[in-house]
Amino acid sequence: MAKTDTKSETARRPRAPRRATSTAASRPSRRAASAKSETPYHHGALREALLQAAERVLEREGLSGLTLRAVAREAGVSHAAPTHHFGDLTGLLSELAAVGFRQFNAAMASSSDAASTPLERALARPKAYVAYAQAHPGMYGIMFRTERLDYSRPALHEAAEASFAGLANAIGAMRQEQISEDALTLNQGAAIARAWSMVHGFTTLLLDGRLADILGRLPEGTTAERLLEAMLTAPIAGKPSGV
Amino acid sequence: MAKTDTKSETARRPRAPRRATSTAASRPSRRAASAKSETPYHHGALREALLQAAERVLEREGLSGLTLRAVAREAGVSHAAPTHHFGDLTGLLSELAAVGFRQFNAAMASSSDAASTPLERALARPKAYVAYAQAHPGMYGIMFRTERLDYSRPALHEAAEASFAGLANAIGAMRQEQISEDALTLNQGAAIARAWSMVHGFTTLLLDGRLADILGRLPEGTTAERLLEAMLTAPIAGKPSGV
DNA sequence: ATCTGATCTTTACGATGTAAAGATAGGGAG
DNA sequence: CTCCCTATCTTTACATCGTAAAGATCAGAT
Repeated sequence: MAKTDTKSETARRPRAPRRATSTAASRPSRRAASAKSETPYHHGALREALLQAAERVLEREGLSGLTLRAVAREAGVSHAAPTHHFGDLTGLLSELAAVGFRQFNAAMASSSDAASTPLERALARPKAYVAYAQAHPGMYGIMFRTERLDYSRPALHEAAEASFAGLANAIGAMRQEQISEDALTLNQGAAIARAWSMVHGFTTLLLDGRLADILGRLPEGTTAERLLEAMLTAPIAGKPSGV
Repeated sequence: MAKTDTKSETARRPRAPRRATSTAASRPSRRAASAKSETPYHHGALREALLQAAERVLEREGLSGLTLRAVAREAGVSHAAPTHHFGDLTGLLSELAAVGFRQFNAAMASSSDAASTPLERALARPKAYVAYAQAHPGMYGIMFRTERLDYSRPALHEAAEASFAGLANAIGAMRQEQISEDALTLNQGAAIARAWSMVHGFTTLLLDGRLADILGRLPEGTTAERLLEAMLTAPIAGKPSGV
């Protein structure tokens, strides 16, 4: 009982109690404590709460449903509260993208743990890449498909930079070379660009449903992961290498 | 109350003389001038004009500036006129994307005309692909980066389908195989997915500025086209083929 | 010539991003 | 302890957007 959720954003003078600022519980347990102690004017950890709310809204309603006001509603605060913490919509999206990049980096880092053979090690990262995007399509869309990001924000810049560095290092390790910080040979750059383009392109095409055509014409039951594997390992029959 | 009256929206161009109705107060603010040659009530070819206006707005103001009302302004008609021809914003974007796909297909078809060697023929299409995207970044964004497209629209479906068929045929020709309409081997699918993913991924990363890092670290004056070439032809030093 | 349907305009409404001003604490300085 | 300052959050306001509905205008069929 105690139906608290008033979707109307006007005339919500009695505030909803929000005190669940622990770790990511992600469970919308709104308990109505009628006492005085709850519903503080100052949330205390609104910034974090807004980011978590944004992630929830994104996964539930998709990219087009991710608005400043929707996030504020989800967090139970006034529609202008996010502005104070993020400046504008670009700010919120950028910080959320940074969260996504950190999740993504963690997934990539722990992907090659269980790999034993060199082939497995080579395929672990691409698979983890696609798996993350499939598990969090909204986040991946924010990270890679939005022109409304501000890379001058330190959080986003650093997280994205770490992502790129991880990729470059993985390529370097596979080529048994040291990837320098400030200079690359054309072949090194080409190897990085090839790996990144291939996996990123595959992922975006897959998420956009553009590979459904191909997948549907492949032998019965061929999954996207299997296609990715074949794409990365299949013998090359064309004339120039790789094309 | 504060009734907002946005009069600045319309009346960019003097329209046909308005006949005074019996009910209205008939304020003589409209200039009743030469009534025949200038801007007839019925445009005549509004649909085409709107698509061209949309392309102009897109290239001038970017994807976020491409709104129904902006297109209507650009075409000099009322803000609700596009709705009649395209239904909604998704409809306009979809038809515009179809225009883009046709432009794109034409560019791809004429790309390999001047190619003599097999290597040139293999590189012509990817280069034309990237070149089109760089010349028309807004169009490319509409075609490949928008979730607001309606592929059930015949124009879009056909144009996009033709694009895919062209790619598949090019791959088949390079492999000296016949690409069937309804069935693909895993290797065939992998070859198509590899080529498409690589070029599409490269293009989106390039347009998003994500390759600027790599390009900046390459030998002085290395262009994106040169990197693409190297990516498609450079020897592969990694363990599994292609990774 | 009148009527009908297609084309375009007006008007209206809810939603959004954002700016600005007001309300409310929490935490020092005196 | 009291007072005030500042960050935090709410209210209010406004321009713009997509979209629906109704009115105005015109081209052609009957």
